[in-house]
Amino acid sequence: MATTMKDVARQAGVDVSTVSLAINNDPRIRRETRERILSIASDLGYRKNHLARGLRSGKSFTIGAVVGYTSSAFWSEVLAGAQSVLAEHDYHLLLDYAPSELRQEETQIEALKQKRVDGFLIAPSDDDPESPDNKSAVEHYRALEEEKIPFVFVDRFVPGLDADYVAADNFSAARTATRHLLRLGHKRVAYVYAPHRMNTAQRERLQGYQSVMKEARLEPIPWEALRPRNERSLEGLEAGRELLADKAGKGVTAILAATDSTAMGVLRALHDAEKKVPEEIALMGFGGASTAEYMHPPLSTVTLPMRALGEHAARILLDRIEGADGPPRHVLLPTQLTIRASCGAAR
Amino acid sequence: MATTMKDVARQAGVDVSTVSLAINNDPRIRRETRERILSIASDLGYRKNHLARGLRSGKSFTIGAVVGYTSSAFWSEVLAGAQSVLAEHDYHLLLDYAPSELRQEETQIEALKQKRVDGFLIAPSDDDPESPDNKSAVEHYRALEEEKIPFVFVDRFVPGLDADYVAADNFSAARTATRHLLRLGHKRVAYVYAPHRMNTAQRERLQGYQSVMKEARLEPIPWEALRPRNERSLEGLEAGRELLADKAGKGVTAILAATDSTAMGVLRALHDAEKKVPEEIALMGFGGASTAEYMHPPLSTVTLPMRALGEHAARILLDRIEGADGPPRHVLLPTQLTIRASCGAAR
DNA sequence: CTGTTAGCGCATTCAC
DNA sequence: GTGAATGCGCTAACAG
Repeated sequence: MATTMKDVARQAGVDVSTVSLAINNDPRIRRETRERILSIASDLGYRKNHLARGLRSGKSFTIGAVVGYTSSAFWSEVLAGAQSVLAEHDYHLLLDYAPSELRQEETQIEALKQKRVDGFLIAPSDDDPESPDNKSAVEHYRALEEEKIPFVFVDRFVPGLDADYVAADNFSAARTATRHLLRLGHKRVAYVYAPHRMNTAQRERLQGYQSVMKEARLEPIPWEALRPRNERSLEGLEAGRELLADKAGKGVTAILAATDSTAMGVLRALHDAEKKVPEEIALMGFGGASTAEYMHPPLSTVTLPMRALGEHAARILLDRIEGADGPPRHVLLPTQLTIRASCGAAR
Repeated sequence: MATTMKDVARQAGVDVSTVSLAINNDPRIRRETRERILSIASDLGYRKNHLARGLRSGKSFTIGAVVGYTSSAFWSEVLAGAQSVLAEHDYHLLLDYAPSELRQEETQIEALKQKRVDGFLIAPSDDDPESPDNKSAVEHYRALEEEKIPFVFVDRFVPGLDADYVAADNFSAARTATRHLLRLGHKRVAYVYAPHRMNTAQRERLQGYQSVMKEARLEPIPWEALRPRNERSLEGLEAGRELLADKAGKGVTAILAATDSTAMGVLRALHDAEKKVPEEIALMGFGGASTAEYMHPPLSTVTLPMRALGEHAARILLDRIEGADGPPRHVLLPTQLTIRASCGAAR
């Protein structure tokens, strides 16, 4: 059996409770006593048992992370950010990649509740307009509130639910990106996005784009990238092809894409159509994928603060767990325009 | 307070122990009794407490995942694979992105031990030849063996330590890729890799390449991609440039890269040098990055079975936790050649 | 400052 | 088949 506080206590000639206090740095314990106990503990190879501590104190020092794993590089970064601040406080992430069906997400959250996580970091499922369970989603999260389990949304949130969230400022980002293209002299700027993958983040990008176009009295050219027929086909590629073939694509000299992978697909469509990028058509992505730089030409993009997203979310969560009350916090993190060759000009 | 077995027991007019047996599907409990208890439990919103169960049974139903987060998309997939099989057995992953210094990895493993994880899924740190702590690494993992905490290496392993591991068959994969290039008629085939990021996986790729070249009585042209001077520079890009400028690059008609991102960098170097791919130089990556397909031309690559890696590792771990003894298992998973335009020909 | 006393929720002996 | 008793390792009152 592993050595316990009891062993340490016996060896040190003190009570277990004293050992407990010593190990938890309680100020009531004298320095020298603590040091003696700690040294004995270390000699004996004592290791605290978080399960016992958790049972007793009602805290597990774990956070359930319920996120999608599509666009997995993105989530890796977010989780790495969260993990790094949590680790400083002895917390860990209990991972739970959730497929985008709400039903699944629910049972997985239940499983994590059984593990007694102290809080949740959640990227709510995309709200597919074809089956809008949004109402049930709201109820679902409200249950968490009633059970007083803190949670914070990351990257996107659930409209109609006033909860903590941390997201990139997608609206401003889209505005900045669009304005950048307009400043370069473009008039017909299209926006390619996937309507079947809508969530609050995506919605705000679209709105940001539209708002700038309208303010400039230009016609917005939103272009829907449909679900590709065969599983592993390239969404952006098909969308780009169709846009170029359609009359809406006539005269378009710049394209902003809702995600980097969409942009990469569009880029291939442009290559295939022998359109020069950026000379004939300027292109810009959204996300900050590391591979964007490797494109030909290197892809300009809106870089999302992925690590910071996770870090902030973790901090809010820790606060809430410590009992911080107060109104929901809505943190919007700034993004950065990463200008490379594909959009045609330095900032 | 949350409802406990005690509450359920009182409500059902039975003892807690009966409830416990019922919930754990013990055959001693009669069907109807169990069903009655279960229904009451569900009515009362009973939720089992894994901390208590863990304290009692000595199992936490969690697995520590200690992996790097560079090449994060790769690890996302691996972890998603592991998670999916673990979830079926009520296990979860406790995440721990470890930077590649061994020292760090050690303290993080210690923290996870305190959380009483039932096993570890580990991607051992790269063995930087400049500071070969390999000996201490071995000891470090042996400690786990002595403590009888099961662990399995994923993707790479520690030479000199005969432990369970699951990896892609990098040696064969590199051989297949190299042979593919030779079959296309190439004689001077270079291999670009990063010596400062060596690990067993990388080493086997290099050896696979070399073995085929030697068998074909061709001169291997290994080319080292050095650590780029500025942090965020492109390793493969610089390496590609240097290779083209060097006399070793003379007459090279095909390049195999050790990773996809290296290949992407090389691709840019080729573009910059106005070399046509694949007409003048054929190119092939390694990894199966999702964005490889978006390259121009689409990048041929060796696709690694990322999800399967995680799935197998999880299964082995579960077996070991269940007490499976027996010699270390070394699982080598097959890879797939994904032929696209950059290498010049369909298979 | 340190020891005493009591559980946290559950699983596992044993009886019956 | 089911109930009673016991303790996993730890923390938190409350004494002293």
